[in-house]
Amino acid sequence: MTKNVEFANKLRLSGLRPTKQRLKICEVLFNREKTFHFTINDLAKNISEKLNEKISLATVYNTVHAFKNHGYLKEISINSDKSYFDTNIKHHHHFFDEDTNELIDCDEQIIENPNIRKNITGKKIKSVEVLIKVATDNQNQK
Amino acid sequence: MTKNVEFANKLRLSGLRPTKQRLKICEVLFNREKTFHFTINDLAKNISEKLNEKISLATVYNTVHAFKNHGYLKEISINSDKSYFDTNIKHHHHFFDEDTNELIDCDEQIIENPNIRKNITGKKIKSVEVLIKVATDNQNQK
DNA sequence: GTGTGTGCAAAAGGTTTGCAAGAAA
DNA sequence: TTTCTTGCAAACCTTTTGCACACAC
Repeated sequence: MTKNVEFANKLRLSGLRPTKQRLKICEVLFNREKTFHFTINDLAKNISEKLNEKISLATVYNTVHAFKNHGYLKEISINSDKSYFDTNIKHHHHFFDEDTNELIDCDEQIIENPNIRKNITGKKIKSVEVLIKVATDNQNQK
Repeated sequence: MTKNVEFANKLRLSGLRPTKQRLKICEVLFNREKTFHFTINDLAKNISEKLNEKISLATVYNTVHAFKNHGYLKEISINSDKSYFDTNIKHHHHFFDEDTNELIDCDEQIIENPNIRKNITGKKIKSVEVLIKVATDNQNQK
């Protein structure tokens, strides 16, 4: 649990009070080797299963949005009824497996950044996202 | 209204009965020169304003999904609480203006297709979508 | 102590569903 | 006549909000 001190410091530096709930959410989100893709619901379930504790949904929403606004999480665009978040905040792209609804990170080594020949006048590019949807071959398209 | 015969035939060919409601929706969607980006709500409003008629929301949902499944519409991925649809079914990419929430089509002349160096084993690529978010420069990031 | 964060329940969207009545084949 | 479609209301799910209480500073 030495990690918790790091989390607490990081939160404090962003002006976020390191509350019990936020530290637990940090544990679940950032104490892993691999990137974690999740919906708020996934996360809430994960918390109650792994930590055997319940954090109010409203608090989970608050925290995730606070983390996103401070750059600790990225929100991902998929056709969907819900929002997906990503603990990988580096610039990267995604495969989305339509069979399993699984999201797979990949870097610019695998998917090159597209060339943009012209931008909208007076606007600045905030992000470039590439989403590649895949499925097994002999399956109907959605 | 000679267009309506065309619409009816097209629908029949897809196994969709050309009902009054579906033809009205065709009129609103496909009787325009420019691409139309919309949410279900936009569309319903558009119908009641332009045609001075009301089609049940459930029917609009049904129809839009039927049209999408038959390839007459594309669904677009934007971080959002609602689904966006596009009457442009050709392969193309998008700018999304965060200031105005406006979606702008652009073809591969402007945004090149990204190079994909490796695909997921055993899967086929169903679509490649590039979404570029822009905003005026001196504005806080979302 | 002051100000921020939490938790609950209620409300607010957007979307889907069940079912009876209506229209197309 | 049979099958598909419509429309309504209710149900559903995700997300947001208001407010009293609790906690971090």
